[in-house]
Amino acid sequence: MGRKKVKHELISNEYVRRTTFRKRKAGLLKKLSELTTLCGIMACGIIYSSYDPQPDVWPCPQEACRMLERFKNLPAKKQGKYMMDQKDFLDKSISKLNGRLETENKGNREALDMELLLIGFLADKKSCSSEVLTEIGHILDEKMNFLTKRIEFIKGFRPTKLMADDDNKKRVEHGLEKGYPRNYSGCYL
Amino acid sequence: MGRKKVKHELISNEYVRRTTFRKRKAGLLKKLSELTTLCGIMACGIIYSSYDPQPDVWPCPQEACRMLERFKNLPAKKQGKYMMDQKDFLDKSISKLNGRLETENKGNREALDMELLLIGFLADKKSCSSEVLTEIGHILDEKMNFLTKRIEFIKGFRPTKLMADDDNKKRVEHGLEKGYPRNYSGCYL
DNA sequence: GATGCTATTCTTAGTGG
DNA sequence: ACCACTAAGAATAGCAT
Repeated sequence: MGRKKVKHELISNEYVRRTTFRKRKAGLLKKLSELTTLCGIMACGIIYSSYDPQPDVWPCPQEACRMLERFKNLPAKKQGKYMMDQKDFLDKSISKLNGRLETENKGNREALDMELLLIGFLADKKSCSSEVLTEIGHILDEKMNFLTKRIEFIKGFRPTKLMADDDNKKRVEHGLEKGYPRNYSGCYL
Repeated sequence: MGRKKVKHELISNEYVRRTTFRKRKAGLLKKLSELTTLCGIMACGIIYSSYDPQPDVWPCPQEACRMLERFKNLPAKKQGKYMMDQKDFLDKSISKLNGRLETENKGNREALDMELLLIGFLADKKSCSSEVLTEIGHILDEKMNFLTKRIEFIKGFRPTKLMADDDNKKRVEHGLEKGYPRNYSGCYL
């Protein structure tokens, strides 16, 4: 939309690219604002750039976090439909840059998955049915089961001498490696 | 952009609102795609709606999650500029929690982030009815009391003398205290 | 409900200060 | 490197199907 049509590719000229970024970012955020207001829906956006050390987060970090975590709690298969589009986005350099971050935080993120699932349900207006409450109960039951095992494990853990060799074996036996990181304490709530 | 100018407010007619949502959502995602490609930057967007149980996540869940995590890892101070448009209730809670975020270690920050999420939810009056909240609260209370007591019991049961050197080292090795405060009772709710 | 069609408004590429 | 401007190009509101 301008004097000339632009190709859908990286703008080579650096200055033009920067200028375009500022203009279009503003336009995008405006569109986001309009969409949410006009249609009464929730949405968020995060825009990173090398021009600004801070990303633009709309509407605010808290809301963005809530929305993203809520999405993460959907069953994996229901997320499948989104994984096909935008292959070009999986740019190599970007993946590399994020690789380290990914590794660093994987453990803690997984640790929070169950809790976040609960939060997600709580935050979902449509989820406040008896059906969902039952499901929340199940989640908590799972947490309890895990914790119980964990507690038993800690009990057996106390004799420190015995741990060196059979450590991994025990961990597996008690389910510590099944979907939970090492430092998962079992309960944040 | 259309036959008529539209006000920046909720569209009253339900059908029109739904139609507008579909159209504008498509436009927004296109703009997002263009912005990232043209300017060589990273961005993500999540759009929730009551029309679709699944949100639209662009470009894909993995990238969106990476970006959110990356943002969350920024120092709390650098996130400050986005927190202005919050309500009074949120302001107090969040600033309070952010104060703790700055001083506590990383593992604790994860737990506090959950508090942020929870408070955000609790502040959202639209989320659930009071009846539902009460019911959920009862469930949580019951389960968590049990767990907390159980955990405290185990803690007290542990012979502290033996832990001074070797055991403590082992504990760290096996992640039992990694990232979590010593007096962490397992329940921030 | 979705899809196609334009008239109309909106966005922004290019330009000059 | 940032405005202001403006015309070319895009998005879309209201209808028709």
